[in-house]
Amino acid sequence: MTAIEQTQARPRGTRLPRRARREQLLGAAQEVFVAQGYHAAAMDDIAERAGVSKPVLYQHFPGKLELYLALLDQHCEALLTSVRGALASTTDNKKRVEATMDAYFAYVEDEGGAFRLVFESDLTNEPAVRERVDRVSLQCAEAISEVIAEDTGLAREQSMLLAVGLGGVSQVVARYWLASESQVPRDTAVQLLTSLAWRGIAGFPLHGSEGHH
Amino acid sequence: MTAIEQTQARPRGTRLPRRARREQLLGAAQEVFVAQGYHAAAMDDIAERAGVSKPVLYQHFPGKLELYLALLDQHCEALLTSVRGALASTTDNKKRVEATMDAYFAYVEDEGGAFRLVFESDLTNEPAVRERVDRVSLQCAEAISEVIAEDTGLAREQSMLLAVGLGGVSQVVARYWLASESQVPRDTAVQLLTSLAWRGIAGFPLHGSEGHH
DNA sequence: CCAGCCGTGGAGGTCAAGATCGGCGTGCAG
DNA sequence: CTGCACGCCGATCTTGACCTCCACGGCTGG
Repeated sequence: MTAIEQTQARPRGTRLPRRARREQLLGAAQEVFVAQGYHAAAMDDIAERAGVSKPVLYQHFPGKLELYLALLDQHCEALLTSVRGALASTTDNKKRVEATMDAYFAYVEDEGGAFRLVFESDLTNEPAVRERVDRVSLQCAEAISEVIAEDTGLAREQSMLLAVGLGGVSQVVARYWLASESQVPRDTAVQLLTSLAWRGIAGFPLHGSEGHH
Repeated sequence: MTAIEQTQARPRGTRLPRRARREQLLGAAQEVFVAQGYHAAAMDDIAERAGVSKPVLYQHFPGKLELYLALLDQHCEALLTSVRGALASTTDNKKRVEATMDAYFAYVEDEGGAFRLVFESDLTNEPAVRERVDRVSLQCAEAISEVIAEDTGLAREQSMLLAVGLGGVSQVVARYWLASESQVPRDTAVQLLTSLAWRGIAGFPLHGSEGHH
């Protein structure tokens, strides 16, 4: 027996309770999916990363897609609760904007870069994935939209457009900020965007529904 | 559903000049890539869509990736020139915002839904694709950023953050607007977003640190 | 009119990756 | 001690998609 397998991440041969094994597999799958994307990620890679062989993977998940969907659901849920929590954290609308922006930044900065599964998935052709990604975007936008509609009195469709815009700003800029390894600290970036968004959104209520001009 | 195809009606066996054949192949490939995504699209599908057989496809393009990259380059270029054109179309900064927003909406509404190749690619793991998508986003943001920096006197990093945000809003909302089959007409949506963005961005010059020459 | 040539077409090779079957070792009850 | 149960591993199968090889048919020159 030569020492070919000295770089193995986890020792092979440890027996784990099923629940713990499942969690470990989810963790390994997340690392591989985040690093490689869905298509480039091989089940062999995930199994190797977890320190088990492929059959055990298939004993815990029916297939690659279900494994991916489990992770996707988990992180969609996380984003949604985070955004809803930010909106519910105060009644001051400016603080709400700030808290929501910060929620996106925190989400993007979170452990393992799991946001890539939601925002940069390469499986959007799969209807199940598309449905989940669209749904979480819509639910976030609806949560924001409710506050906007309440505050500005705009019609539902128009407040949804603005809400989608605010969510889009947060998501896109947070990803850019993370990717650019910017020297701008997170708080500063959030403050800057909050200024932008709040000035933009606060102009609406006083002008009423005639913002058409 | 047979009203869409312009290229399939061509009977098999017609001989075309090389340049024309290449254009036709690009058109067929775009339709298939847009409809199915990169991975789900098969070279057989593209060849069949064009009414030729696979070898001719490979006589015009070395492989699937190069075919995709040719389309991607084409539409990245289109977006960039469109955005630059919008920014150069006037010196009134509010009109610039409006024109840029409208450029994104027009791009998204454009023939064949080619924007999906740029904004919803499922091949972002491929470095060549990633590089192109990132580059066009950065170049658009830089173009916008220059105007912002000139107008507000903000530092480069901060104006880039705002520029990325404005580009992000345009892109995300335009896609949402298209997908939602909204009853809101395009002009109205553009006007609404322009109000939002312009109020937001116009607040900066008077507010920022003005010791900046 | 006819012979050659070149581009087209269908059938096939290769390979990667998802999904699965016969051994093995460990721990426990009796 | 011994037989059993169970979870794990090495090796394998199959599918599907990218990418080329043998026949056919229309154009050119004598």
